[in-house]
Amino acid sequence: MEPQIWLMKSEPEVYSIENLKRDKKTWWEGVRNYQARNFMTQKMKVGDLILFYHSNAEPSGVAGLARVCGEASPDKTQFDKASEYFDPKSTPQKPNWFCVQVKFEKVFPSFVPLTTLKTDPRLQELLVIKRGQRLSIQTVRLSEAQHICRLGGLEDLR
DNA sequence: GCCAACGTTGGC
DNA sequence: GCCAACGTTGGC
Repeated sequence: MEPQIWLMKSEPEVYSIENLKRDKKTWWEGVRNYQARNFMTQKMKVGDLILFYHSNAEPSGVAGLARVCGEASPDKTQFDKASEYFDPKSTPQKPNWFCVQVKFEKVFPSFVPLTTLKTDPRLQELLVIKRGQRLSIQTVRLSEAQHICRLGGLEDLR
């Protein structure tokens, strides 16, 4: 089966693609939305490609590529009282929240700002440009991902 | 900083 | 189960 392609949002002030480049890989901790969690536990597979999106940024937009490198496992921040992601309802026996592991692939030679996504006629179905679309993990069509990569200065997805 | 949109919580 | 109140997201 073809690998699925995802768009994952992160606020660059919290964790940017440059942070991922430095770290090589990371657990995608802190997701506290059931739909996004279900994508990670039920749909995301090792090898899936990720468009790394900078949200709440100046400018917001797609900054580069990453890839799923570890399947969903319990998000350890839910058990950590000192963490802002602590969830008192979670126990190690019955965790509420999971996260996949993500590895760095590429920083786009040219950043693709949200304004470009919004005005491109080929990307009008892209979820991230829709008003009120807050989900932090979204699916992206192969044709859309390929087009975004070209806008970002890459020949293709690889 | 504002605020629209959306998700979650909790009283009933 | 309904829904008002509240909290969060995220563009602008």
